[in-house]
Amino acid sequence: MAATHSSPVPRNRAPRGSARSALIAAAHATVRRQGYAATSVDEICAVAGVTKGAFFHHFESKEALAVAAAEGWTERARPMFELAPHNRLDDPLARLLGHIDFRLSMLDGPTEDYTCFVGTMVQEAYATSDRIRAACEASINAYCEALAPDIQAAIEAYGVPEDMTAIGLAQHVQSVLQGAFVLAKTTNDPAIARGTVTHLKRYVRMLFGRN
Amino acid sequence: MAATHSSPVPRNRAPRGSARSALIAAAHATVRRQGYAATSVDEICAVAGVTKGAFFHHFESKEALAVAAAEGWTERARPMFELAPHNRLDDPLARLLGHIDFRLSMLDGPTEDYTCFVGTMVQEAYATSDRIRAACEASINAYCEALAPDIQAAIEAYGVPEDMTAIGLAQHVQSVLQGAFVLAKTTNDPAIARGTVTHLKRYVRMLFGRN
DNA sequence: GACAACATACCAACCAGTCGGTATGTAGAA
DNA sequence: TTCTACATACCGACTGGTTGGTATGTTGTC
Repeated sequence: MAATHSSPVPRNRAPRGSARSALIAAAHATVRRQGYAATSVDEICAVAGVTKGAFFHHFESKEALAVAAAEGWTERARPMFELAPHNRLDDPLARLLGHIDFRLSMLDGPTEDYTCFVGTMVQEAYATSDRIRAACEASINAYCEALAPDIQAAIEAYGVPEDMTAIGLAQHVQSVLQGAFVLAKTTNDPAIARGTVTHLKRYVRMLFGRN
Repeated sequence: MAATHSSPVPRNRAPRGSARSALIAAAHATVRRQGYAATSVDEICAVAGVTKGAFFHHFESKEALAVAAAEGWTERARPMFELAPHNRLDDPLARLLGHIDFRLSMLDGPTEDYTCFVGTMVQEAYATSDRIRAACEASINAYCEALAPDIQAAIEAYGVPEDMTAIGLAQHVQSVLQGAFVLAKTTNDPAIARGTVTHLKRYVRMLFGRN
């Protein structure tokens, strides 16, 4: 019954060395749908198309995969935002508003395709796993810090209320997005999320005197 | 070893009939800390101080408790907001800004004490349990609809951009709050959350021409 | 042949849910 | 008032399946 040493069917397997990234991608997809705790290691392995042996070869625990997946999430998002066309605009405020429009355009299709992996995971793990919490914090931080320079430049170009910082507004942008995802999940529809991000866009325009 | 019919130690037990509400309160506390999937029925029972028998006497499943707890969350929040002093102000915009200040003042102490039970739960359950998703949607909806009349009155009194609705702004308020909770969990500190809600307050003031 | 990259078989702990039973209350008949 | 019949509230041992994790075997590559 077992395959002989010279099986004629090579059992088309994923190329050697791809298991790690496949597991991270599977974690992204599965956790975004069901959350972290409800996702089992077996399930992640099945989605990734590898076995448990491969899983524990690359990660010492489920928690370690979560940390690696949070780092992977940052790497996955970075080029998507950096290479977007609005980044080539000259005016920093136009780049910021372009970014918000870009985020707005992403709010479409199935819920699990536009929601945030680290935002979902940190809600479950902030109190029980400090390693996961810190990894999610780092990912969110990277996003805010990537947004801050354009905001800072816009502040310098257009002025803004005194008690406001670039990083603070970047955190507000991220906050509205995370909240939009939560609201969208309650209806399983991105309509509410688009409404909320539209309010955010209006706020930014008003802040910089462009309404 | 078993207690005799006239045990001198009455084994101080919670009063008869209190198990159901104790279980709901325990669910609120535990899920806010660890999330829904990571919280076991045994754990909820232990926190509530009842046994599994009592649990399954009152709820046919863990999912049924989740639905009841979502409804209980609405009931728990309602009087807190209704009885707050800012509700007695005459001006609707002052009531709205007072509400935001009230929410701001709540962002203090341990994370699990100010975060939202239904917001946490819906992130995990939106795709796997439609009953839980709908119960969370109803709770969030109740909040937005409670906020909408004051917003509507403020719109009528002060005017506002055309393409804006009372319920839409109420949803934006809720969205910012939910996002603030996520960001706060990231650092396990409410400072970011306060910054974000402060941006929200400034937006509302600007919208109604009060900056 | 040595080492990394997998696969397979397995385990103890834990999980949601079940079930037979007990304790407490309550309504009606005598 | 008190006894019977029944309902509700609660208890905790038990079960079958699932969980994260391990131990060991196999395969491809340098």
